[in-house]
Amino acid sequence: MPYNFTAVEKKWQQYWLANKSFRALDPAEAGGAPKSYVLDMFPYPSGEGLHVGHCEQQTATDILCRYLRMKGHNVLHPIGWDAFGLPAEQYAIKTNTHPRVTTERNIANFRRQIQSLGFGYDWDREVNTTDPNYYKWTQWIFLQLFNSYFDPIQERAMPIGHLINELQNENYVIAPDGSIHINPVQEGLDPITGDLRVERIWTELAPEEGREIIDGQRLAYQAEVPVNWCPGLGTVLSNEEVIDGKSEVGGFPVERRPMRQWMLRITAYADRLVNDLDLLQWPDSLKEMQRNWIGKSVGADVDFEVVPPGDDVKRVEANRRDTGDTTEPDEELTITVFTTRPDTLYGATYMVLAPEHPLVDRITPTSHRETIESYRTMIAGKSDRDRMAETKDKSGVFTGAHAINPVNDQKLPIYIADYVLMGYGTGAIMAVPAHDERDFDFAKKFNLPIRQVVRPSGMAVSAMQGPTEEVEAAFVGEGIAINSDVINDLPTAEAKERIISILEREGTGRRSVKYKLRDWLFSRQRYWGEPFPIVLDEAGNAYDIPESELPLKLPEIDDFKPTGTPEPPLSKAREWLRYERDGKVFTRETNTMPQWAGSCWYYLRYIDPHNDQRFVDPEKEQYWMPVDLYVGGVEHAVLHLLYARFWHKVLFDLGHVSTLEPFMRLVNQGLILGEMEYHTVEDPPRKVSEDEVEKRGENYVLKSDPTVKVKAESFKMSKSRGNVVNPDDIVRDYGADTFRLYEMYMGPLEAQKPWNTRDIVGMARFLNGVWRNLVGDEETNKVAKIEPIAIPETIDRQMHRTIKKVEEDIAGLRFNTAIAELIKLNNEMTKLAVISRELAENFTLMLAPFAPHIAEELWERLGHTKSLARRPWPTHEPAKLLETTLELPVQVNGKLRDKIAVPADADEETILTTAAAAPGAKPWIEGKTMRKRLYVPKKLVNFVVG
RNA sequence: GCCCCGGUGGCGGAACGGCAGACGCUUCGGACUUAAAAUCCGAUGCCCGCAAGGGCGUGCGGGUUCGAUUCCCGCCCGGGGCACCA
Repeated sequence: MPYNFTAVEKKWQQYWLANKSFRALDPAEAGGAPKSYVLDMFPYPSGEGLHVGHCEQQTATDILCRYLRMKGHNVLHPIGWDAFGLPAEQYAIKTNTHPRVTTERNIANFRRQIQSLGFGYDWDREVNTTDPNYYKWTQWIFLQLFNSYFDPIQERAMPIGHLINELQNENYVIAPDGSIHINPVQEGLDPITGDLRVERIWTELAPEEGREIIDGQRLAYQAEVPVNWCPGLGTVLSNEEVIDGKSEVGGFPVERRPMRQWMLRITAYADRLVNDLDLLQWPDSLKEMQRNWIGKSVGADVDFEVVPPGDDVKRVEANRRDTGDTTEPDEELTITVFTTRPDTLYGATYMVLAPEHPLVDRITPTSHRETIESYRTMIAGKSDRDRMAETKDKSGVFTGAHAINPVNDQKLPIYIADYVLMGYGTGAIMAVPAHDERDFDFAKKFNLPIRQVVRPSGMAVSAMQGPTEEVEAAFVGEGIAINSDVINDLPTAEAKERIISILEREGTGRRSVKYKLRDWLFSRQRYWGEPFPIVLDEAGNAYDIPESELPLKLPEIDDFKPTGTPEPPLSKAREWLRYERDGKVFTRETNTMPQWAGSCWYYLRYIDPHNDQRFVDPEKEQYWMPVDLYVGGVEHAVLHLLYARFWHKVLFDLGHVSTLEPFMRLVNQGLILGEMEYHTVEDPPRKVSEDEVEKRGENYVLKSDPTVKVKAESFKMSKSRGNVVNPDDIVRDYGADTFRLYEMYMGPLEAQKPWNTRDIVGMARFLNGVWRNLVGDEETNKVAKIEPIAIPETIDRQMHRTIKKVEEDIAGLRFNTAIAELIKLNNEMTKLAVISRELAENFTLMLAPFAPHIAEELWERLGHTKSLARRPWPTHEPAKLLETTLELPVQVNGKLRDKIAVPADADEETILTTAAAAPGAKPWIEGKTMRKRLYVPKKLVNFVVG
């Protein structure tokens, strides 16, 4: 080893820390320097320590940041800890250690590891989500949510006080479902047609009613919702944390039960969250995942009147009493369905309600009650998984009731079936078997009529089967409306518009948009999370605590064990629970916030981490935001990235931040898999080493017995598989610089790639070679000759090409090809007896972002006293890139036959003549007819002969 | 089932209309060494040939083009996401 990487790396790590080499400047000190905010998804400091995936992400951003600093940017590159969460709490329960203790210990280990890799973070800006000075502001943001509502007229969040004002002034009225609308009178509408009758005015409400209305509008609200309750863990779990009805951690049974929970009204932002994706430079696949998750569908709500029982089977008195039906027997009932294809309304041949639909009891005549009930019981016993597994085999039962199609007065039978979900749309559908696969399957099974109303454009009318004849399959595409009266002959898009306007005029339907996105369940029954800054009165009504009481610290308790009931651990903190205000006694909220809370806004705290007056100073926020590049794993594609965008938009609406979106450009680094594993495909499979395997044709086989096939696979790194690579080992054996180079050299940042320890040595050889070229080799007493001479022309050209290429590659995050270019230049330098000082310095500067320790050491040995961290990046001179001679390939009929060297300024005819005479090309041309002579400037020559 | 992404030597990968395989690893040969490691130099897609040279090659089949790994159409395989969302 020509150089001692351990000593060199330690020396410069200490230097950087002592000199705060990577401090980001506040706007006032920054002068005219452009700003760059480069962000890593901050790690959860687990007990396992840093893994190679963290290192890949952080090396990539570190290289970019070091480069940007050399380009004169004021760079913000911070790090922190997402430290609340279940693992620390589980560990605390098991070992009876306070989670704070393990968290602190893990953070110290992570910090040590990160510093041992030489990442240039601004350590003065470190944040920790479990620090009360941090979660004070998480709680503060929660209060902003609690004290705001989404104004449907302005389509943005506003302080709840604004709503109260507008209601008091009767500008807004309340619909029976609790939603807020502009007062039709204020709009200049006729109060009769404006339907003021069914809306309520603030002044008519009792105070208690008014409070309920207001609470029902808050962005943070309480609701009784069915949750995944896990008694074994003593907490609710998200859907993602439940597998086959058991908890992912521990495998405890999970039950669904309704519980009072805190919810955040993310659904109010669904439309903006979809639309604003267009502003972002994110991977398309990731945007697509967010779009799918939000699941926006545009269509119409259509009202179908249930046929009065007098015309059908009487709903008898006993039936109505048992089911709690308070309507008069002849009162009209309406089923509202949602459809994205209102143009197929004429093709509806039956209707389906979700089994849980509240109208089911009210429409079902006594004669059918028993079958309906037994079907519902059967459904209730099935898990969600079973329900999903039977996609093709539809089940359902007839309710005995009918409804009237508003467009043609047809009487449609009403079914209940589990393929219709209560949780989406209105929980009811009109079924159009001719144009929906699910309806088609159901209609086939229950022998229901199929009526075609859309003709594929391009298909002749005569080619269509008759409306009620046997149809092979549903046609779900767009086409031309047929058998549809008023919309006949219209293409699908126009037919939709036309039918919606007719429905709206008749009052039997309206344009409607639905989303799959549900409100965010925001509370957990855990100890190790942010306490809510909320107190509850005896009735369970929530009140915020004053800002002056923040942070509301977690109480000290020594028993973190689940209570075995939905009562969270904080309920054991007797003293802490009691809260008194104005002589009234309240109880503190004992749920805590989920782990996502702290990570929803940490990028803002980095900007101003020590501010105790505000969560971020507005001037600094405007300077640094938005984040220019955000790098992290794809596992956060929907949850963290959706939640953070939502919080950011609320903060934007309330005037606390200046940008619509937090993260302009985002890159997902690919997963690093474990080393390739080989096993035979015989029974039973046997693990073999790489050396025993060779490739024969398509397959890998055993060298010793080529009849035995071998399979090569790489797996995700995991403790159980024993293929985890510990960065500490690699740093100890090869050094941080080599490790960084290796991780970047493996392949494109975004690609998934397998780890291969064998390959690391290539990067170690590269750095040793650099050292030998620029310093020498103590073992062989070789001293490098660096002298202030001019750079020889060929290597000068290559140097300028390298400067250009490395610069472009870093900006495009193509670190693997940038490193290849540096290796090439170093290989050339190896051949030189004397190296020009200018070349040595430029090379060192270019190497610095990738291998900063060795670069700093070389820089110092080249006679510099100050760190190169802010030294200007070398510039390439375009004039130096120009070749004096061109080497051109000569093709005949597209096949390479020879190469020629011509002066760069030679004219086309000279080049073509020279090429035709080239010894490799000539025999292929002679005696043939020249059909075409092609010269692609500076690229190649191609002769077409025949 | 639907939607994305990918398939290039023994391996990781490069080129993304213009010399396929940059660069690294591996393997082989050579130098240094008593020897080994380390290091350095050379070779390393496959086939035919002593060689010069020639042929074949970017998952498969077609197409566009003077020219296709690259663009278009149809398949096959692998990875990821969604999954009765009306």
